[in-house]
Parts: sequence; C-alpha cells; structure tokens
Amino acid sequence: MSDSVALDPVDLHILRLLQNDARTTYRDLAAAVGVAPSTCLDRVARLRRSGVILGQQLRLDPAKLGRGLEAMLLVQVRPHRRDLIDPFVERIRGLPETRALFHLTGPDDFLVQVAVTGTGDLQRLVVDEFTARPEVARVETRLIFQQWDCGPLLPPG
Amino acid sequence: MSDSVALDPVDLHILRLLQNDARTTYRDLAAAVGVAPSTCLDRVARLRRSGVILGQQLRLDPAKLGRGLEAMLLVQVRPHRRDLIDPFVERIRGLPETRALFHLTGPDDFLVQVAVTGTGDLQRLVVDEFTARPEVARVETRLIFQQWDCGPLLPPG
DNA sequence: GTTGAAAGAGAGAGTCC
DNA sequence: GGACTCTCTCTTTCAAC
Repeated sequence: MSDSVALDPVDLHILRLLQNDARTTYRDLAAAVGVAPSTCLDRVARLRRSGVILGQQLRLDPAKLGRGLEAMLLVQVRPHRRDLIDPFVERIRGLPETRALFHLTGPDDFLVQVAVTGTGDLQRLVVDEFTARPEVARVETRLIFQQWDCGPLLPPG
Repeated sequence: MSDSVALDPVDLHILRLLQNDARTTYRDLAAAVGVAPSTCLDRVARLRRSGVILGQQLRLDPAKLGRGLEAMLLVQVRPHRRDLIDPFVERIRGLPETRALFHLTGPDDFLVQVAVTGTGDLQRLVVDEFTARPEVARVETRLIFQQWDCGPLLPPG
C-alpha cells in the first residue's frame, strides 16, 4: 500500500509543476514538460491511481479570515492508551481552530497547529479544549512568528 | 495588507468546497452552492485578488516517493540574531527533505518538518545539515507516528 | 505517445434586478 | 453593486492510430 512508486523524469517534472499550482492546465503542463496534453492527463491519472497524488487543496491566508494568530501546542496525553488517544484525536481534528495534528515520539505526544483570532482566543482554546480534558496532562504553547513555504516534495537522490 | 476580509455565506461555502478539492469546476461549485457558474468564477477571482486564496497545492504521499519516515526537528539557534537566522532559514527551506518550517516562541526557535527515507537518512540530515552549523546550539528529533487531515479553515464565530 | 474531433469548462459582454 | 444568461474560446477527454 505505501511502497515507493517508480517515477520517470516526465512524472517528476509534472509533480514539480503541479506542486506550485495544482490548477495548471494539462495543455500548459504538456508544453512545459514536452509531451502531448493527453499524455499529461494519462500521467496524472496514473499518479492519482497509484496514490502518489492524494488530492489538491486550496491554500488560504488565516489572517484574512480573521485568524491572525497561529500557535503550536505540544500536548502530553496520560495515560497514553488508545482508548484515550482516539477520542482526543477526533475531538481535536474537529475543532475549527485546528490546522494540523501530529502524533509524535518524545516527551510531548501530540503537536497541534492552531489558528486563532488572538491571545484571548488562544487562552480559551487551551483552557477549555485542552487542559479541561482529563487525559491531557500538560500543554505547552508556542506562538508561530513566521512560517515559510518550502520546495516541492520529490524522491530522494 | 493582512486585515480580515468580509465574506458572505456563498464565499464560505465556496471556500469549504475548494478546500476539499481545489480542482472542482465552477459548474459543480455553482450547482452545490446554488448560484450561477459565472458568479462562482467572480467570487473565486475576488477571493484571489483579496488574498484570502493564496494558491492551490498538490498533496502528495511522501511514502510513495520513497520518503517513508517523517520527523519534527526542534532547533535552537544561538545567538538568536537576524544575521544568523536568515541564512539558516534559507538553507533549511532549500533542503529537499524540508516540508515545513516555523519560527516559534519558546525554548526551541525553529520547528522543521522533514521527510526522509529512513533513520539513517534522518541521522545524516541532523548531523550534516543541522548540528554541523555553528549557529545551531541544539536539535531535538521527534518522529512522526501519524498525522491527520483537519477540517477546512474558516472564519471564527 | 500522438493526433484530432467531440464534449466540457472558463471568461467576458450585455442585461436585468 | 451583484447576479444571471448567452456566447465564444480554450481545455479536457477519448477513440483511433
């Protein structure tokens, strides 16, 4: 299911371009890559079927939506058992403030990226949704000063 | 520049749908939202111009690309001065392993999400690209067990 | 992988409310 | 001002090569 998929230079070129703009037309893609548009369509369909491409998402500016403050919450869940973790994850995933959720190794079990209106909203979120839960043993709050876009995801080597 | 933008229920519905699939056609969007296709086109163009929509990105499965292990690196940069931070950020952003980069408050100055082929590759990355740099005072490595998709980003309230 | 034709989607002008 | 319809053009898709 999650084995690595063989990709040729055409596939890689397509993936690089679509990571910049997932709405690039197959015609433009074809011109840039140097194959026919129908070939691009074929390649992208194959990349979808093989699971390399999971989907395409809009990138939004949280500040423009009134969520001008972002933070990372490091959360320790004790006892660290599945019957406590699963409901915790479902609850946190469903919060409108949650942007990303990771289960990690190390002293903090979960990392949660949240977008809030300001420090008051952040305090409410931490106190009412995190530390209020009996399984949450500790929450460390780190504000996000800035975040950067990174290069496209490509195979190693 | 980063003030909140007024959005009506039609805008919100469009944003919710496009966050699931950024390639949804304006016709489908129009049918789901209950307005004419050209109106959808208009709304999306406006959301782009106002900066709410920053772009659209392909979501890929790193494991399918041969990067089956992901980790979070917590990095302390000392001294924490701009003339050291800026080159550090540019270098880290440009690494093929880097998926996300955050400047945070708290004891760890930077959080870096990386995708690598395995533990050997992770060790090489940490030792050669992070701790080898004189301004990097400390790196804490946390493996990512699992990560979850979250709901769409929407305004508060 | 390519070509070419049919079906489908996008972008604009004009019109109405 | 905002939304709708109509139309023209460009894009996607599919069958045949």
